[in-house]
Amino acid sequence: MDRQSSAALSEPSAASSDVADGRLDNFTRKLLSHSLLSTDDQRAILTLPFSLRLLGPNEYILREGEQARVCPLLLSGFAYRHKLVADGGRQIVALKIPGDPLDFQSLYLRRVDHNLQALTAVELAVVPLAALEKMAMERPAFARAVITDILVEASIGREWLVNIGRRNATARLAHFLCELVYRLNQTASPPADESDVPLTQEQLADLLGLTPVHINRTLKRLEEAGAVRRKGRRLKVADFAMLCRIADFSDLYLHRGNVG
Amino acid sequence: MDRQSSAALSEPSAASSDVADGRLDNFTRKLLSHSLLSTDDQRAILTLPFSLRLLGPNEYILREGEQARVCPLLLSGFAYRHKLVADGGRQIVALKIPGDPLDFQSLYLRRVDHNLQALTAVELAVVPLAALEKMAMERPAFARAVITDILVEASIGREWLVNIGRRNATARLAHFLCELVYRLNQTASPPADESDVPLTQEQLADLLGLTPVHINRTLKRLEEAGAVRRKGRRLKVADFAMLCRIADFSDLYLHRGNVG
DNA sequence: CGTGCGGTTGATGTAAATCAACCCATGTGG
DNA sequence: CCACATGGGTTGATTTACATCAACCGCACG
Repeated sequence: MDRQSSAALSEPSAASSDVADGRLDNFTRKLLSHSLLSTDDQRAILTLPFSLRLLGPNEYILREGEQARVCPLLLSGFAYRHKLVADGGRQIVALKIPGDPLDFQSLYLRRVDHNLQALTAVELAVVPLAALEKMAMERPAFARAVITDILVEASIGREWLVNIGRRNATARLAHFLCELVYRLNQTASPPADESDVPLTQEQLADLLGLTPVHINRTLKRLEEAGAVRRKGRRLKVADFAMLCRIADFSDLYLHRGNVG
Repeated sequence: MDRQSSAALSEPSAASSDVADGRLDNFTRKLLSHSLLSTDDQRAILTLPFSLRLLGPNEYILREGEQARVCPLLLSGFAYRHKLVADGGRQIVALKIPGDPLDFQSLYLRRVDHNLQALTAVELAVVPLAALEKMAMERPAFARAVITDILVEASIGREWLVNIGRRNATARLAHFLCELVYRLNQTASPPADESDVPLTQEQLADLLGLTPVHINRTLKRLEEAGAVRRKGRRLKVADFAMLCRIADFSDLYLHRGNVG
């Protein structure tokens, strides 16, 4: 229930180019996880103009109904999209991790159809839409990468539908954790154990269509099975392979190495 | 449980141009529902080369894991995307209506991440990817429309997540019916009553994350309330306004008149 | 004219929600 | 430095929405 006050994003005051210091590495790597970019293209991306924004946990980045005129990239921290429903419930419909672009959509749609909120403290690179449009115009591979990124997010959304619609609480939670570990390890290789999960139990509930209480009990059972570990409020993935088995996880939908 | 045999789509044998007879009107109108296209662009779209395919109910159009080399457009009939889960359950993740493009995704992603199946008998216009790519290259407004279409489908997917994750059976069913009525009436005006719903109760169940039995009982209650009408196996929307109220429906996510 | 799919209905089971305490770590102000 | 407030988290008792199981029905169609 802690919907915090907003810090609406405006056009970057003076297009301060923190360009040179490689803050966009993250973003480039994300695009490379599913798209092919020449080293020239990659260098060009690193020169995109942006202004840096720091937001605290729970601050809003976009609100439903707004018209966005900039595109934030998530340099560090986590964020999520969510929608509210009449009776006060909310559903998280996407989780964004460091390197993810947060709003390519506003290049094409006038109105934002969901809320975008910081999960942890975040650093954003706020890029003017015009700069992105220009780069997409001049560099077809970049344009392709943008669309591919949109499509991969849509694919993840479809898998979430399956997850919420058809899997029980245990498999559902396990599946989400598998996806998170995969995504946090941008490399194509099966990822290491001990990934940290930065969500509270309430947030997990809002993401998985369950209640916090039930998340708690389900986590407990996963811990007893040895699949996760918890110390205090910190949640870690302990046995990735076991989680994959519980969730019947397949990573096809993430479209890793789409380019071969 | 009636997963029927496939009629996998291949490259159109001889690019038979049924061009002139306006079969792509549907498709153009769909794009116009969210995008701006000059009359010149519209004319050009109507000249896209395609070959006509007729499929019966339940025939597969695409299968998970395949590599598609053509893009089918749905001229008439209904189709749906779905994914299967380990225990035999399935989740429908998108419903496609006449005029909808069925696989822009394969322009950018190598592997199909879901199954695409005919719901009713369908007519498909199968367009070679190369022709679409060429047109997107030459006509930026068309390229924009393609991406916008992708984004609107993704937006609908997010709303489905909210629907399945957070609404009870009654509101969930009502919400889906509202969406269907809206989409079937491509005009921006609030649509008329008495729309026909072409899904069986089992399909509704697979789409809404419920069981057929529960769909049956929920439909019964909606009928008693006067929101829908049923004669035999035919289901109709009787009171659209009431359904909207039950579902707390807002059409923002459909991005109608995005250009208006 | 039978056969089967889709629909309908009732009885029963159960996963998850709800309600309600209480706990603990952390942070904050007196 | 303690008093207290606060936001997670944990746990048990109870309720409930939906699933499951099992018949049976009736139209459509081959």
